Amino acid sequence: MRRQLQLIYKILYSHFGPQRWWPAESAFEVMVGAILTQNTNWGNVSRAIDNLRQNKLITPNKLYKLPQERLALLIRPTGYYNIKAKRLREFLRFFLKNYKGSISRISRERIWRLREFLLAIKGIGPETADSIMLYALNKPVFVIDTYTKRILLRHGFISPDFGYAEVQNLFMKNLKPQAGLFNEFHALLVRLAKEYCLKDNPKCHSCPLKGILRA
DNA sequence: CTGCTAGTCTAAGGAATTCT
DNA sequence: AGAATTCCTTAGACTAGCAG
Repeated sequence: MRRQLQLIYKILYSHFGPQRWWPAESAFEVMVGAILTQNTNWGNVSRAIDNLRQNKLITPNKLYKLPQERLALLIRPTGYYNIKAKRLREFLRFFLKNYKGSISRISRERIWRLREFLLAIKGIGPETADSIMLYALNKPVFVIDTYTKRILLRHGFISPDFGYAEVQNLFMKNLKPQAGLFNEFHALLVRLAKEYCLKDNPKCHSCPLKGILRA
């Protein structure tokens, strides 16, 4: 298993090269993006982030001061904007109250403790929590998403009933806990899913992972 | 019959709430 | 406890209808 995961990483990296995630100007912006990107493609999130940037609103305090309805309007391109405005505010409240909106303060929190806290916020589930930890705070936590599950399923590494934690364990028990590696690995899996491991008509014939199945 | 445009449909993508 | 439903926009694919 360990060797196979390493092999997959190696193949993907040499095929696609480094992905340079996550495109943001600050760690805080990544956090905001992680919530906005729920059930939404990045293009839409990008528009919303632009709206916030243009209004110079990407700081915890400014965003939290904004009335929910105005916030909703600004993040409209991401879809589900009313719900996301609420979720964003829930997170902001937590971040301001416990860490004064400071990245360096929240970074000092121990990993699994912080994860528990994040999961307790209404509107933050496992994927969003892990994205925040890995991509904003550089914590070695492997992010699982539908793309990752789809690839692993098709290659026989998991069955459909595997839950989030089980899939995550597969990676975390078998890889060195390095944020840089987890970051790149997940980004590469997303890239593969978007170009080859499509939902409907997967391009298995030309897929870089063709023939890689669990031994 | 070809080429355009306007309209309709579908895919993509997490978490919470509300059934059964 | 597990399954279904809710929340929404955008891009791209497809279709219908019409003008040339």
